[in-house]
Amino acid sequence: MSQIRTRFAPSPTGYLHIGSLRTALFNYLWAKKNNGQFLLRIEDTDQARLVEGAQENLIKILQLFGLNFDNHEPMVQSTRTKIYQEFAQKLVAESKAYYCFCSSERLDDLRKTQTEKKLVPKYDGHCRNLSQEEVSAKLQAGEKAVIRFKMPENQTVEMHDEVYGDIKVKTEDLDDFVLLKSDNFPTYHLANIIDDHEMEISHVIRADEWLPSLPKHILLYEAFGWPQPTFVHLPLLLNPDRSKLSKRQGDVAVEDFVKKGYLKEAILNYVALLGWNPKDEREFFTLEELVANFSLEHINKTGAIFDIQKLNWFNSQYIRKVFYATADEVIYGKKIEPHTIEPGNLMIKLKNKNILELAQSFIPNDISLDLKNKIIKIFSSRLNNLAELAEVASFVWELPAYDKAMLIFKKSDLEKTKTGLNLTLELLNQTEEIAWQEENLKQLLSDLVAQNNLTAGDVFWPIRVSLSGREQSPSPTEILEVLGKEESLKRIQVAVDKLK
RNA sequence: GGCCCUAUCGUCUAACGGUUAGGACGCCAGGUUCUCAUCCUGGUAAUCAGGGUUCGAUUCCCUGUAGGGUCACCA
Repeated sequence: MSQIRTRFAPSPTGYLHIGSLRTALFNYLWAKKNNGQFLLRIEDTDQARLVEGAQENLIKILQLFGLNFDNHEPMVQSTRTKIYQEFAQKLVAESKAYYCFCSSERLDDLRKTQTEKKLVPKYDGHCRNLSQEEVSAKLQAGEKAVIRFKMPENQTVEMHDEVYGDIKVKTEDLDDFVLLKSDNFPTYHLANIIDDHEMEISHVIRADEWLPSLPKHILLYEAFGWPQPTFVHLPLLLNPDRSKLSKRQGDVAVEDFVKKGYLKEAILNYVALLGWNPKDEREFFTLEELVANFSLEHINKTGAIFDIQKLNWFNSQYIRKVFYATADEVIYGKKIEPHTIEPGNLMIKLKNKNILELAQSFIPNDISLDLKNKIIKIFSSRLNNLAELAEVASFVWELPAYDKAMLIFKKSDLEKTKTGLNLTLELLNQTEEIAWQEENLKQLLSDLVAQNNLTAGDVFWPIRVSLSGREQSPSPTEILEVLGKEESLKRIQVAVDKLK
């Protein structure tokens, strides 16, 4: 059997769409699953829509996600215009295509009148039967021309797709589509077929939106006399209203998710499960595990809504399990084996440092690295994404104003609260810096509660509020450790003064 | 509008014609607890409709309905 070769063929529009990431992923998975090759091709044949730096950006992101392509340099279509021109002319020579001199104004008018008459907009074949002499004369005169495919008449195109099965379309429903534009650049259809053939692509894995142009591609393969690759069309990613996933209804650029602190492992994991399933109930996968488990048979036909809530859940799972262990390792030097995510018993081999650095970047710069790490640790079970750190942990570097009434726990009263806070202040004052650790502080305060006939709510609650200015936060003892002795005592003193 | 595709809880999905239609997210409730989150337990909720085929349809076929994609010298 010949080698499996897939390709990811984006057009460089400036950012990578989350749906494109999934397409790239599936191509990568199928290639790697079969010890084949995953190739990158840049489809930049639209001169009007060139975006500076888009190609570099694209490659950077693919590499970030570990979707490394096997060609040293991506194939770039704009460097191959000559080849496309020659192939287009070959089809003209064989009467399978023809020159068309219609102006875009004429074409626009045509479309307009057709639409008004409720007809299907379609090229009317105006230039289809021009004589050789007429064509040469116009060409000589320097008239602008495109090359159109000469659609065969009364034929049925039979196609096969790995996920959608057999599909038939009549050629009368198809148009004499353009192969070569008047700027001598190829259209998608032409370049795509030629490149896939020359790159020896075995499986064309692409989004569902291409299904309507599949018959054109089949016809082109037949016109050139080339063998067809296997086609695999992927169900679309959808907005919540079931339309094609678009910018208007939220983030779609992979960069945006990365910037917000969605871990690439979580993004990849979530996106892999959109339109594909492992057939069993596992849901945590590393890239390697996806490669091992991937299969075309388990690709669905139905579009899948991109559900940010589920992405949040995946991301928070990764953050919790990974960071808790990571922070422990970094702060306390604990030796931790490759981190295990419990649901699924998955071994996650993450570059801990990179993720830590990413998390640190969401905390103000003037905070020490050590403090940043401690903050990350205590908030790691409370985040949907790392960017939330900036807001949810802000009380650490800036105590918000709060009303003194908040200091009193709902089951407590003013007297008990005052007693609790004063005792706490006294106790903590006597506590050595060296004993200023969460476990120890917790023990000390618990003893204090027991010895003074108070409840936990009388003591722990007011400490929380005085330290954070909030009713919801990590446990008071965790905050104590994070803030350190000096700052903690200062804040508790403020609370005591408020209650006087 | 033409063509094409699709149809299981709100969402992602499982169920090679026979299951009390399973899991996950979300949501709700309870437990743990000084709060929130985590964690544990439980609950909620689905086969688009109508015809066939069959002893038996979520599953196969047809029709309808609904949704989507696509109809450029963009990809």
